[in-house]
Parts: sequence; C-alpha cells; structure tokens
Amino acid sequence: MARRYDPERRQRIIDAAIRVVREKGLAGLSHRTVAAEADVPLGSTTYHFKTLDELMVAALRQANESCAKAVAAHGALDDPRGDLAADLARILGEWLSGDRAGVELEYELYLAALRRPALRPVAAEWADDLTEQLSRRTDPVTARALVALMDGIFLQVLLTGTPYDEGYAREVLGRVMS
Amino acid sequence: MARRYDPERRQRIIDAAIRVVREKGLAGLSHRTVAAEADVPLGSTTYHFKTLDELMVAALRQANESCAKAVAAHGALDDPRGDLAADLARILGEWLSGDRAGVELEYELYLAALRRPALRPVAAEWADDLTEQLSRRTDPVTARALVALMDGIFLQVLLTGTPYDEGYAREVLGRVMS
DNA sequence: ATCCCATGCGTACGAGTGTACACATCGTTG
DNA sequence: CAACGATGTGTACACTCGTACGCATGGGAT
Repeated sequence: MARRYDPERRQRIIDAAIRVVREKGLAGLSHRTVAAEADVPLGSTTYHFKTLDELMVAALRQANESCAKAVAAHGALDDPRGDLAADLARILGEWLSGDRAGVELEYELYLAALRRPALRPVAAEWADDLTEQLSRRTDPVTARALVALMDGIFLQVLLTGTPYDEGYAREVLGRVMS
Repeated sequence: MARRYDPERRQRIIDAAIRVVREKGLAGLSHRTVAAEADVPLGSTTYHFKTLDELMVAALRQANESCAKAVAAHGALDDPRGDLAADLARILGEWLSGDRAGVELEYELYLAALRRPALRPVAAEWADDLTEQLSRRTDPVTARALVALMDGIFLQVLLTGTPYDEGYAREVLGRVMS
C-alpha cells in the first residue's frame, strides 16, 4: 500500500458520510454533501469511492463495528449466570435513551439493504455477529429469535413513537428464552 | 366534492406510485416517474399531491389496507381455538413465498417512516391495527410482542437472504405466547 | 345564459446530481 | 536524477428533480 499525502483522507470521508446520514438521512447523502462535510473537494470523494454504494458499505461497516464494540465493552454478556433478558432489555434502553440519532442512523443504513444488494452482506454480517455473541449465553435458535425480537421492538419504538418500556422488553425477551 | 373530468385520476396516480416503488424502489419515486407510469402529464401529479410526502402517505395507506384485507380474508385469526402461533407462521410463509415484491414494497414504505415524520402516523396505524386484530386471540402485551417478533423475522429473511423457516417461526412465536 | 373556479395541461427555471476528464502534485521505483 | 504511477483537485456536461406559473376547459351555481 503506497503512502498518501493525506493518509486519513479516506477515513475522514467515511466519518463525514456517517455525520451526513445522521443529520440529513440517507436521502441527503451525495458525493457533494459528503465532500462539503469532510471539507475535501468533490473529486476526492469520487476518487476514493467510485460509487455511492461503495461509500455506504464503508459507512455501514464502520457503524456496525462501533456498535459491536459498544456492546462488547458493556460486558453484560460475559456473565453466563446473569439474567440475559434483563441485560438485553437494559442495553436496549441505554441505547435508545443515550444516542437516539445514532440508533436511527444505524437502522437507516441497515434497512437500506432492503433495496441495495451491495449492502446486504454487511447487514447480514451484523445480524450474524450479534447472534453469535448471544450464542455464548444461549442456544443458536434462541439467539436468532432474540435478535429478531430486539429488531422488532426497536422498530416499534422508532416508528410509532411509543416510549421504550424496559419491563415489557424484559418480559417478552424472557418468554423467548423459556 | 365537485366532480372531476377524470374521477379516477387520483386513484390511478396512487396505483402508479405503488407500481413505481415496487419496481424501482422508493428512491425512484418522483412526480415525473409517477406521471409517466400513470400516463398523465406532470402537472396532474403535482396538482393532486402538492408534495411527494402526500403521495407516499396515500400509497402507504392503500398498501396497508390491501394487506389488512388480505389478512382478514385469510380468516385464520377468527377461530379462537386454533394454534395461533402456527396460523401466524403459515401466514408469514404464504406472504413471503407469494408476493415477495409486494412485501418488500410494504416494508420499504413502512421503514421510510423512520425519516419522514409524515409517514409515522400511517405506519403506527398499521402496527396498531395488526396488534388489535391479534388482541382478539390473546392479551394486548402478547399481541404487541407478536407483532414485533414477526417484524423482526421478516427483516431477517428480507435482509440476510436466509430462507424462511416456518417451523422456527412457529416455535419462537409459540414461546412468546407462553 | 353566464360566470366562477376546480381541474387539467404544458413549460420553464434554478438547484442538485453522478460522472468524466484534464491537469497538478508528490512518493516510489528504476 | 528521471520517469512513472498513485493520489489529489478543479471544472464542465448532461441529466433529473421539485416547484411555480400561465393558460385551457368544462361542470355546477346563480
């Protein structure tokens, strides 16, 4: 890998893309908006990412990694004796109350995979990673169901505006684990 | 309400919008694409729907109604003695194998509500209607959880490309009802 | 019969878009 | 040191978009 004049250029563009999606939504993402946000010329974004899909893949992957890191750092999933349902419900709560915009961003990129085949592998990767993390505390079938249920609860909260009810989440997550 | 020269105009535009989203995705929706698909002049679409949001609301509402009608017509939810989990799992299966493009359309409009406040009420309406239908067979908390889980399962199938596993769906839906 | 206005139609404009391409710059390689 | 290629930059083009506006038309009210 040859050196660059600005070795951080590519990374700065990805960061800028994430900020743009955070603030203006995926529809506001374009080579130009990203270039402006990253304070680089237009040609620079098109050079590093020939197509917008490429840029979205990079952004989604980075968002996934930072999320996964946050979950792992939480450490709630390490103790095989704890109440997994309660732990998950608490994590969801912290996530929703803490960085709502971040969650919306993550889900917007995630859901964009529905129409953009290029994003599908990355989205699948995310679901698989999470499932695998949960598999350390329960069987794979249950883990998959837990991920599905968490996704669904998230959607209900984000789409309908219903406030998050941690007790409810703990209850139904617990049922899935029975 | 005054008569129109073409009383079906408005309806034809909505139908065309649904076809456009079905084929090209929500990103391909514009006054012009809809006008072309409906075979009406550009000015006609802007007259009936001042903004794209208005058009999307109408389209989402119509998609919801046709979906709700399909579920109701299925009649599987009427018998209070049957195995609800199995019924739901079967409905999901028929839905996914029958009209995949239709499901993607429905979800794309549904998920667009994440960023478009105008669509939120309609999306919430859909979730509430479904929850209420299920409430006739179980308690409200369980009904809400079932809707969430079904949404999550749908997402997993649509996003990761995993084939739909009816047995798995029946199993985990059953656990939520326990 | 006449007027009014909802409805329908065509066009034009400015803004924003992806993309392409020519040129500048610097690190590396020979 | 010289040449070459990777990286960075600026500009231009063709296109689509939302929106606005003027005008045509014909049904319903007076």
